[in-house]
Amino acid sequence: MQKHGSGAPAKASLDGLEEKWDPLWTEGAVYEFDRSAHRADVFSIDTPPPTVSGSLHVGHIFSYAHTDLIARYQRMTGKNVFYPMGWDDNGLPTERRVQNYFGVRCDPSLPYQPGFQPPAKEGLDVNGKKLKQQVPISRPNFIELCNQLVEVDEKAFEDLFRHLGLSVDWSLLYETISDKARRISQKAFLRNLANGQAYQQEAPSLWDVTFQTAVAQAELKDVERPSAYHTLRFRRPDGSDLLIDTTRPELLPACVAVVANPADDRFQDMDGQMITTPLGVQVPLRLHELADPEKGTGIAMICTFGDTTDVTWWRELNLPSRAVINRAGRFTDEVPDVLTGPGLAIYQEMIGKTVHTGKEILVKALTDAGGIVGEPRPMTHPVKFFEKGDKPLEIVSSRQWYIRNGGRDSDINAQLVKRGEEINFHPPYMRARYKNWVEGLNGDWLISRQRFFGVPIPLWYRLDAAGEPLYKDPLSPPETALPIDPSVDVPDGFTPDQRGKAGGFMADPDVMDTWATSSLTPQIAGDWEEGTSDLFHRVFPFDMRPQGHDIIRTWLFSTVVRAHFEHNSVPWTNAAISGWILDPDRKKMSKSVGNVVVPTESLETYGSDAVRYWAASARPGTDTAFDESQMKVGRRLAIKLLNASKFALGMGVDIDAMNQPVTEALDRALVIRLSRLVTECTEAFDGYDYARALERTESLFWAFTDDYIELVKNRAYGQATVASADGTSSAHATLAITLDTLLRLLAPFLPFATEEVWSWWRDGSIHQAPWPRADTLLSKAGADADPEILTVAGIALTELRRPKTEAKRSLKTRITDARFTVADTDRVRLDAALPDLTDSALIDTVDIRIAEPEGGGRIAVTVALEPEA
RNA sequence: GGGCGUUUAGCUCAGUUGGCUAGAGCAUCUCGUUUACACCGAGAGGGUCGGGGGUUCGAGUCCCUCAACGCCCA
Repeated sequence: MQKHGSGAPAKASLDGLEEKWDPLWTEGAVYEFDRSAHRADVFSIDTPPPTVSGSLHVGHIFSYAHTDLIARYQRMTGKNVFYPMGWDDNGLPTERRVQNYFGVRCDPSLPYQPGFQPPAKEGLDVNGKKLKQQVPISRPNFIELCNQLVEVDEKAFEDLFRHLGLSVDWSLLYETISDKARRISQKAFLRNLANGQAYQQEAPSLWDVTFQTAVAQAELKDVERPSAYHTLRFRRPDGSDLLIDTTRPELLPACVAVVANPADDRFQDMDGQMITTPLGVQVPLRLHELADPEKGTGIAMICTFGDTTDVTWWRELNLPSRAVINRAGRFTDEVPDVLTGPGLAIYQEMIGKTVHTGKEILVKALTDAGGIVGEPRPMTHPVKFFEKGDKPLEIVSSRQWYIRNGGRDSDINAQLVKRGEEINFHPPYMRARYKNWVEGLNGDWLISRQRFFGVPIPLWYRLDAAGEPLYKDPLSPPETALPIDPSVDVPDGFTPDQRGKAGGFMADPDVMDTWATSSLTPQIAGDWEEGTSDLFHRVFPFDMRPQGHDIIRTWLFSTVVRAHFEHNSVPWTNAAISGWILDPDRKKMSKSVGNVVVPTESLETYGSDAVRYWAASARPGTDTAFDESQMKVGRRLAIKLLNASKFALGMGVDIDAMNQPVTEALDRALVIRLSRLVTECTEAFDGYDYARALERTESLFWAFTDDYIELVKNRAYGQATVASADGTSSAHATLAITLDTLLRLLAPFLPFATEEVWSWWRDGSIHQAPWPRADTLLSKAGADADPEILTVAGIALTELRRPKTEAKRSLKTRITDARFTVADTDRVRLDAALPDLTDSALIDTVDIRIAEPEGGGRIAVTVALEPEA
């Protein structure tokens, strides 16, 4: 970086510093990662790639600022910081946004249309009217539009992050939909497949009828929903009633058994008896401990499939499948063959209807036929939803891909729990979230999604003579061919015209879950096995993964799973967990509630340093309210830093002054305080506690400006009552050392203001300057320096200001006589500060009495003020 | 129902292994144009540290218990 030393301006200002410094940092390659660095000298960060299709809000600023604080600290300690940025442009959020923005929807059966123009922009048609219908387009056209929109969104994010002063090396930028990301995620998947860590299975899985895709356990949420118990009249073999309560009577055609608890003496001797459903179907009564004797009538019907408990019963009791709900969430026309007579007639009414309508039809028919007893009894209960969905999930049987994650294998589970213990969580209690989640898993990770804009599963299947796919033995491409799109590319040994033909092949139609790609961010950012790059072994395992606590179960966990299988390692050694941003009323910010705060306004009003200050004041992991008053404080700190620096430098303080001896006791007290501060801040930062480092630094900074500078002014100007060249030189040395140290300590927090001041008197960038050393400062101060002198001087100064303020006089008022009362232990300290105190407080005569001051304070003073003019 | 976290001045929060006469900032009030700063400075008022019990010479800090709020998982 070029030389500066421009001197302080006449009027210091924060405005425009972002626009000034960001280009200079880029030009000077200040944050560039050195690709020849050895692993031991590297600090590598697995940056969360933001979902660019989502809206920008202060939450982004908050957590990304935290990461930057650590990155800047580590850089100053001499580490080569690997700090990439990535864009998560892959997956459902982008698809949804493209649909709304351009007025299209993807229909994979359509052919590609060159030069296609979307019917809308920003959700409005050519006439500026809100779009009513979405035009169906091909998958390649749809992906083109995704890429187009994503580019605009990514620019907005980059501008924001640069403005905020993130010390990212932008040359390391990656995208989760890029060729590299697709290649790496397909390669990792194929390795998982080869190693038996990935498998496919035809099985009941949770299905979102709106999005038309299967979803994973980690993406579920429970929603409290109104429902109602209906009492159905089943019949025992002897013809007597067996009443069963259910919230889903419409699934009665899918009933394959009824179940009671083995310990329930009302039913335990009925095991295996055949029961007749209200639709006239014979089903067995079975016993299973998951049946709750307290619930309803103590006996439940098992349907394929109403909920996950049904799936468990179905599997463990080895029951047949009579699925009635199709992927559209409607009743299938594949009628269960056990239905006959009136039961069949009722079901035929339900075919093609939604769950809701089907229920109405069945309840009415059964009520008329006496199959339902009494009225429905309303209640509410938790129902499983896809976290992004707004309809209850159905359970549909389908062929899906899974990656093992310990949900069905206790050995893997124990290994993954152990991996969690190898990671330092910050704050440490966040580890419990990881452990609880892993130990509570009850199935493997479902990674296939029936969507379009994602990384395709890189496989094909042979078709037999009848044109049926042979799933057992999929065709996979060589790793060198990746990335592939099996719907376009052709497997080795086949020709394109064999696609879909008997004896030919077909593509796996699915894409991978977005977490299946983002679980590989360390591999993607680190160029895992990419060409000739040797980057990976210089950065992996990473030092730090910053992220929110809401995605411990998804992103954090899935990244651990992938690294465990592929590298037999943790992906990183530290997980720094950020809290949420809450609105000023402490409600979680969410788009649907409409309380999202856009960050641009705050950045303009208060400046980037001030916004960073607000973020840095939040303890790691703590949920934090959006608070403009904290930004005001940050702005005040930054401005004060400019002005205090201007003062020190305006006095002739320069680099050379730092080498002069610090001789005065008050000066030595400040320097040893600095030494201790550096120790504290270093420890705090090493423990990822940036908030503590800031608080401590800030506290000494204000003591420096409010007390030390005021005390030392006369001496620094060479105007002390007992003036000496040594005294002035010591003051200059102390001002220079203090300014130098505080600038460095504040540089991670206030990168713009500190860089500005640095440029007034130093060369290069402060962000490449070394972190201050406590031992250097200690030797400068002398080991016997007494830090309490500064404290005592500060108390005395307050005591001398109070009578002036209370008398409503100016601080410039002379004190004709000051009588101190001080304990013996503090006597020497007061003496040491006395010359500066008398000059600063304008005292004529002084008297000191040795005694315990009354009122409990450390120093008491009575003064006589000069008469009013 | 299980796990985790939070509860300290009107507000937002610090208080590391028990030693504090419990702090900071904001807000409030009263002053002050002092050669860095009015995007400022000085000073003041304001708290039975959620409730109860215990350990200890000493508890905001440790233990037990209860309560409220929040998050995660059933």
